[in-house]
Amino acid sequence: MAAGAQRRGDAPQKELRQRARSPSVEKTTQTRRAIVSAALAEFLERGFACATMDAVARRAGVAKGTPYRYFPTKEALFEGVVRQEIAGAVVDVNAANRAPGEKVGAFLRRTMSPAMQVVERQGRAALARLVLTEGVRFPVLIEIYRREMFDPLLNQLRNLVRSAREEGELKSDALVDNPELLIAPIWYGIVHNGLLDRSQPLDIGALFDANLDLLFEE
Amino acid sequence: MAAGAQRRGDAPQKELRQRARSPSVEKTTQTRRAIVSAALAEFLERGFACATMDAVARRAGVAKGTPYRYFPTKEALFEGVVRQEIAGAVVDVNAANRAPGEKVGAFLRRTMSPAMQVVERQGRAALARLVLTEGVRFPVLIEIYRREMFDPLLNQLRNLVRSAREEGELKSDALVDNPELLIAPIWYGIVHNGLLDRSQPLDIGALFDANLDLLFEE
Amino acid sequence: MAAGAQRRGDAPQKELRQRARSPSVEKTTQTRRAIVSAALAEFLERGFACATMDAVARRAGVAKGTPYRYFPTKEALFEGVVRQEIAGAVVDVNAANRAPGEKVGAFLRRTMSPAMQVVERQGRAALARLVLTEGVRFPVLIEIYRREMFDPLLNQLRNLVRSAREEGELKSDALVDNPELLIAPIWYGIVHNGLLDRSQPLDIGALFDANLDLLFEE
Amino acid sequence: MAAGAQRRGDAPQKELRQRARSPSVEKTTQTRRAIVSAALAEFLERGFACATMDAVARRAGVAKGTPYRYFPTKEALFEGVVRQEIAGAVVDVNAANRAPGEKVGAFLRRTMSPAMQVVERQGRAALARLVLTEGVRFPVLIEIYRREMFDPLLNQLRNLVRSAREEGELKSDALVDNPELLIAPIWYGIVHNGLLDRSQPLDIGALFDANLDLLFEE
DNA sequence: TATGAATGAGTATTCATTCAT
DNA sequence: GATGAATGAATACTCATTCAT
Repeated sequence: MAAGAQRRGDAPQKELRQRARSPSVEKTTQTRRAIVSAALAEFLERGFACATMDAVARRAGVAKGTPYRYFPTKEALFEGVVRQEIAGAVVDVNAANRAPGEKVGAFLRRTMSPAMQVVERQGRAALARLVLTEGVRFPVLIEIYRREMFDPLLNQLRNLVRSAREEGELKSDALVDNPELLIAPIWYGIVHNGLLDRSQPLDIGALFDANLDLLFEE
Repeated sequence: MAAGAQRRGDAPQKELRQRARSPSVEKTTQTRRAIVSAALAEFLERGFACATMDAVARRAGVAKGTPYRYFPTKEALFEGVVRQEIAGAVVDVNAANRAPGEKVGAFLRRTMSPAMQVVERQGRAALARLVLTEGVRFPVLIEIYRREMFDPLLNQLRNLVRSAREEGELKSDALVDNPELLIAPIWYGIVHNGLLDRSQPLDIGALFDANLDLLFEE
Repeated sequence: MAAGAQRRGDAPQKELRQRARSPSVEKTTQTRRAIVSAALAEFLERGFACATMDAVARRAGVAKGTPYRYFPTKEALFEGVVRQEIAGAVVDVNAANRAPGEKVGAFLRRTMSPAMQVVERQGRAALARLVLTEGVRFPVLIEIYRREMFDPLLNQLRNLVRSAREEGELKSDALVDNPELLIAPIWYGIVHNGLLDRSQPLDIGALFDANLDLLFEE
Repeated sequence: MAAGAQRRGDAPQKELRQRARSPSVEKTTQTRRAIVSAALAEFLERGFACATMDAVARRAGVAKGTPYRYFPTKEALFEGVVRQEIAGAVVDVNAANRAPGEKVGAFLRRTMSPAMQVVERQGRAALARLVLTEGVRFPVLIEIYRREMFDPLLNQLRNLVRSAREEGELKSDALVDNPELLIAPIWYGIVHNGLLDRSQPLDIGALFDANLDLLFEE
């Protein structure tokens, strides 16, 4: 009873979820965050193979063994980190959000263009490059990336393109048959910026818009 | 053509020099070829970091130390191999080859489309993916790739697009300002086929053609 | 008997001392028991080197740090556990217990054989194997084992054998000179059952009896 | 032809078996021997778990990686070493070697006693202790030990004991039913010498003989 | 007293590279 | 030139132990 009273007085919310006497929960969360963030940075800078657990730990400001408390292996750490990043980077252009009477081209310009303009700044492009760079050795990443990000987006675009064709916005079936042409410039930009020419990055948003202009006639 | 002449000029000289010293120049050349070819395969299959010199040697049918007689380090081997492959994979759409009166769209369909249709079969796509995958860790590869392949092609396309615009084949300046839109689908195809969906490869040639149709109106 | 009296004397004192400070002496004793028992099980299953403190704690249902409140190091835990087990596994064939006129062979059959028949079931054989397996690395165990168990028993047997020889029960001095021959079958059984053939365990009691029959003629 | 002549002049026997130009075969054999011998010593001194590959290499006078050229893992090294030792330590008391008219007891005294007298000196006892100590964690060792050494010997003894009983050398069936009683003193000696009392080793040969005297009456 | 997050020394293993033959 | 045995730096991972709560 005394213990119960104590608990109630101390920190009711936390105590209900967590075991009593457990060392600080916040610290744990902080540590985890530090590790994940350090790991992402290392993986982005050096790639999976060249990133060392030692460097991750050092960068996170923890001891060599600490990351292993959160992820059993280097691969698990990699997968965990990427999985988490992917989950937080989904792009949504659901047709349901189209305003009444809004043309598909206009809708894409309103919803997708802004997202593409910040894709590099938000680290999404870097994430895509990581998946792209390590995907051959880690098919799981591809799987997750496709399931969470890529396939949903492409399907939404496919539907939008079909509507556009039906509504007379498109002159031919080319885009209906190859909806990938809508996102090809984005991938080109991602590849260009991270690999082909890091010194003169392309504005992916602008490239996407220019492509829109060409595909969706006025 | 210039390159071809140079090559033809070089080889005989070397053979004359070598023959004097040893009777096995051909064997040496063969060994080198075997090593380079084995190395390329290993790098493509496993990536630079995971490919082992041991495996390269075994695949080439030579001893562990032999590759070191041709390339001083693993990095040098990698660079040498990729450099050589890139050199042999140049795409040429020189405007000078345009037939009199031939439209730019038609010219591209005649010259570039066929090359794109076999880009996957000839290993060029795989090569591009390798450069793309290892480029961050090996900026030299990027340099070579750009100098030998990428920049020349993009410049040729830039010129062609400008001509097309001048000749009234294009309605806007969008493509003149963003000639990358012409090759974006190719890169998308390369990425798609090797990474996003290996089970359902895209026909890069068809994708390129569809894009041409959309950009160059009839 | 002396030992028993001592034990009875010790416990109450401690309890009186502890009760004054904290209300949970029993809980503490329980915890200690759980740890010791879990540790013994782990050490028996995996050996000292492969047993982990983590597994001991988990098996005992306590936190990772708790065993350290009772034993300062893993070695101390090991030693403590084995010491305690050995103390509780003493075999007694004191010559003073011989019935008047009882032959030595008959006395051993009456007192020692029953103990040998359950040596495997009671975990004594397993304990002996543990001492045997870890003894090289932990000479202390050997020391304790010899002092508490082995030397006393062998001395008692030595005396009994001498009496038997004097009383005409033995035809030669062979057993007087090598009293170890009496216990050799027991050790063989212990080794056989735990190591050489775990699937077909020998009945150590029967083996001991058969040996008795051969050494003590009727 | 020149090469062939050279070979014939150099070391014909070896060259026939080995590939030309291969680095010294003798050195390889030497290295292997050094590693195996160092490994055996380390395993005997510290046990499998506490022996480090580093120490093995250092003791063998080779680099850390060299043992791995001969044994892929520490376990394989251990198994290989023990396997080899076991193979070279077989005891043979084949009944076929009995002289005509020779009694079983005499035969065993003639053939087995001498072997038992040197069992400690030749390292066989140490080997048995190693198998015994690590057998629980490495059942393969037990398997090999039984197949190569133990079972054959016990079977030969079983047959001899049966003959002895038939030929009137034994008064009861006790030994026929428990042939293990013949080797129990040996195992006791092995355990005693290596574990219970390293300072006062027993003469295993003498112990075996004394036991023989008691079991095989004159 | 008990907890369990954090620590970091210690170890097996890999593999690019060297060099005697 | 070619060989392949040997090298040793580098690295993922384990686990006894500590200590703030």
